Amino acid sequence: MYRNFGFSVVSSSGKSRLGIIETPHGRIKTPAFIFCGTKASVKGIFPQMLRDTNTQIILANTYHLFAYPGAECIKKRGGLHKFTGWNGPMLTDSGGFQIFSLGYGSVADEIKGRRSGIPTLMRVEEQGAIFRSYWDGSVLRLTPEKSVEIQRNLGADFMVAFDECTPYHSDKNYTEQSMERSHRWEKRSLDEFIRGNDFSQALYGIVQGGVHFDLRKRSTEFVGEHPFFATAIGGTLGAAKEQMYEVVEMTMNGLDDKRPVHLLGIGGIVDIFKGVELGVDTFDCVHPTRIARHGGALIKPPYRNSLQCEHINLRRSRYLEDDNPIELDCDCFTCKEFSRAYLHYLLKANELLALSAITVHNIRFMNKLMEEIRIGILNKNLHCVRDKWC
RNA sequence: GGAGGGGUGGCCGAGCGGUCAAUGGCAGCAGACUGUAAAUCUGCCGACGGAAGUCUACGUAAGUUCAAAUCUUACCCCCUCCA
Repeated sequence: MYRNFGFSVVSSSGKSRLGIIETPHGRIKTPAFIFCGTKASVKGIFPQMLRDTNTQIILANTYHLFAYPGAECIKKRGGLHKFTGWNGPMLTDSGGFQIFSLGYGSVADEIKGRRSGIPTLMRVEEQGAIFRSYWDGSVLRLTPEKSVEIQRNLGADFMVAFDECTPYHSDKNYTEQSMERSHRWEKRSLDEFIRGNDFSQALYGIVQGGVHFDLRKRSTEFVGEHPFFATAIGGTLGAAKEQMYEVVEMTMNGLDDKRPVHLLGIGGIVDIFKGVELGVDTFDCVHPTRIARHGGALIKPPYRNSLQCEHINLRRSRYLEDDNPIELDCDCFTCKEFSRAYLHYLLKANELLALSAITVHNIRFMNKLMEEIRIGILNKNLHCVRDKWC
């Protein structure tokens, strides 16, 4: 069923594991970070720059590309790889997250336990979800079958089953019903996937269940009983970090260890170590690339202003007089060429180069982090790597 | 020389008798950002004070009025047009 795909664990240390995921577009060494190229572009960055920073895999989003320009359009252009010029492994998200995160407010607030925003979700029914397009406000409908069809046309290596991303503020009763419906949707996604399988793609199942351990357990059982290639941990993970770690740990305990595990939407440095220590293989998050465009450069402890904050804000005026690179020991193009003073100036001057330059640093930073994590697992000294980065 | 228009907080620019320490925008300062509606969003932004509040402010000076950034007069400066 997944004859052009594979996953093998090369080495492990505790629950942490060093692995290889095989895809038609190359191998992914895990643990790995997946960068978000939501609208078929990692904002501000050429594919060549992604390769030069040792990026292994990126993702694009069904919801955004469905709304515009449409999956058929991209299929006609030869699929996402050809369309974007990124020839490495790629994943498309199912669109489930957007429908519900946008539906309940501004992006992800509700999922993360914060309230705000204007609803765009119109109706969730057994068949699928009806919502307004972020692009033009038109009414769109997404079903499991439609999501898989779109993702097939987009042509990424990995596609994700269509689910409902249940908000943090939902009560347990709703979370349970939503989870059961997500399971039915995932089953339909799988059926549609199998119906059209040409072995060029593989499907991820998603664990839901919110912050409730018993629901998470049932959801891991559901996903494990169905022939998904890999497992993603989705839904709300709680409002506070401690709760997130608990939910992830509990979920990991119930998962099939033969499959790769992806933790959706998590990308903090400490969070990644936590995930890796619990056996997570891949992560994705907008954080590194988004904060870059807001002037935030990811940074290791020696260069930090405070222990809690994993980045520095280059918009602060103090950096106008700072002739150092973002990090003295970083091997990225930005750190080799540009000072903090220049980057600060570029941000203030509204020059686009600032956004690309900091994004390049953050991408290289994340890739370097994952490289060292892999070495740490191999050498059984992950804690040393952690001490360096956290 | 004549006619007209204008001088407002770091800048641009509203206000045209009280509800004005003065709308906006920019700049400045601080914060947020975790399956991207995000080159976005939020807060602060005359001085002193924790706050209530007090003081100093709308070119300068004098005046009218209970009350003036807003009305009057004089002066200073800037812009446009005509000679």
